[in-house]
Amino acid sequence: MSVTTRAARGVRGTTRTKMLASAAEVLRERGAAGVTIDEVLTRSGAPRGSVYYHFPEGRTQILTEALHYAGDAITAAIDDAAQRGAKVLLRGFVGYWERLLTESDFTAGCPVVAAAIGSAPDEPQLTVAAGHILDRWRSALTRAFLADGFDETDAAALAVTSIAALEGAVVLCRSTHNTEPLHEVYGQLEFLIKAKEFVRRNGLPNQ
Amino acid sequence: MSVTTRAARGVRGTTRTKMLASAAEVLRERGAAGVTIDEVLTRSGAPRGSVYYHFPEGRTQILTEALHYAGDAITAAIDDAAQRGAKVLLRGFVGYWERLLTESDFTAGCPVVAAAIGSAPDEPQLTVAAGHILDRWRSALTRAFLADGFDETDAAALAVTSIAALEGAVVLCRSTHNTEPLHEVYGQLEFLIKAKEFVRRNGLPNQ
DNA sequence: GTCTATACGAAGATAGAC
DNA sequence: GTCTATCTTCGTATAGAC
Repeated sequence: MSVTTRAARGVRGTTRTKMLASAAEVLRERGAAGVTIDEVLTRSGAPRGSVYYHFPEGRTQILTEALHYAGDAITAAIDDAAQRGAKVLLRGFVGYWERLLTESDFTAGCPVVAAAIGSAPDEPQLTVAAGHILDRWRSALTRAFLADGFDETDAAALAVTSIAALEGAVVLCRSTHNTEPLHEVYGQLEFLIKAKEFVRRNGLPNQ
Repeated sequence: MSVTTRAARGVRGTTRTKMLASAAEVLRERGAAGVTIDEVLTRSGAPRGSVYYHFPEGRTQILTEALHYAGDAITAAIDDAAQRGAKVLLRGFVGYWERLLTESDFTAGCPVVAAAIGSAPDEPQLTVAAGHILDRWRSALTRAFLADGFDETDAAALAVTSIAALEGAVVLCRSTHNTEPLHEVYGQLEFLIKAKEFVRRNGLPNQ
């Protein structure tokens, strides 16, 4: 059973949770503007009548909570892996995306990116919320690089670059139906980190 | 006048072109699912009656052509810059995104990425078309790295990584209303390229 | 907590006049 | 090439029964 449908078709889970899982799924696949109440109801099998019972603020609320439902799960995994060093964290991140991409047959991507670039002008909170989540990822990764011995500047730069590169790679993977970009990018990140470690220990080599 | 509205509000340009410019604008701001005919008409000032005259296949056709309208312009700029080396190309790419981001007050991003991750299941051509465009960028950049002396493997990896990282950085910039991620990522890419050039010339240094 | 019915508007699409 | 009018579908939201 696939990553993208397991939660939504959940044998267990409250109606509310099933709706959020479905909304997160649509968010990953079609972007923020593509999340409609109808689609969420169809996928979750939830009853029409419960929509405004569980989500009084309607579609906007569903969207916001779905973003956190999906994003916070990733945040938790990142926070957890961060304690075992930046490289472990990055490997876990790559593994997560690879599984999501292949199991969804490349129809699903990052829900946080989708929220960051697809929110309507009347729901700017969504972009802000996505920014907060991305920032938590960045900060966890920065701490991991600091723990690995990098200084503030390098740790921050490596964190931003890693997240940008891997998120970008996920987009490339979707557009080519191929996980290779993800692995190529990961390889280059590994090299970059090694190179910076070398410079940190030995200084810049004479050209 | 801003990058995002100049074309759409164009004093010159045919109705057809103005519609495409507006559609591309909406695509950059809200993603594929956010592109509605109404919004395109409002922004372009085009007459309702001409929609199906210029675009017999309706919304889908507008979307597809808008993607090419915006994407092919970037492709042309890339192809042009590619002849002056990979570094010039990357600098130009960064400059382009920085201008777009600031002049749109971070409401606009990459139209090709938007198309790649936001197409509905009934319009898979859009993802495919986005993939083709990204692939042209990748191949132009690969050629530039080859011309700079890298071997096939390194050139390909650097090209994919550069595009992924910079596209990812644009997303981060939008979510934080700040161009710093773009510059940080560019700095790391420069370092990565220098490091690989060093290894190419001197081999791996003893750790 | 969930159901049905319905109001209301937005959006895609078509027809025929000009 | 453009205009108005209209049809249809879809999507959001509300009301009130169960």
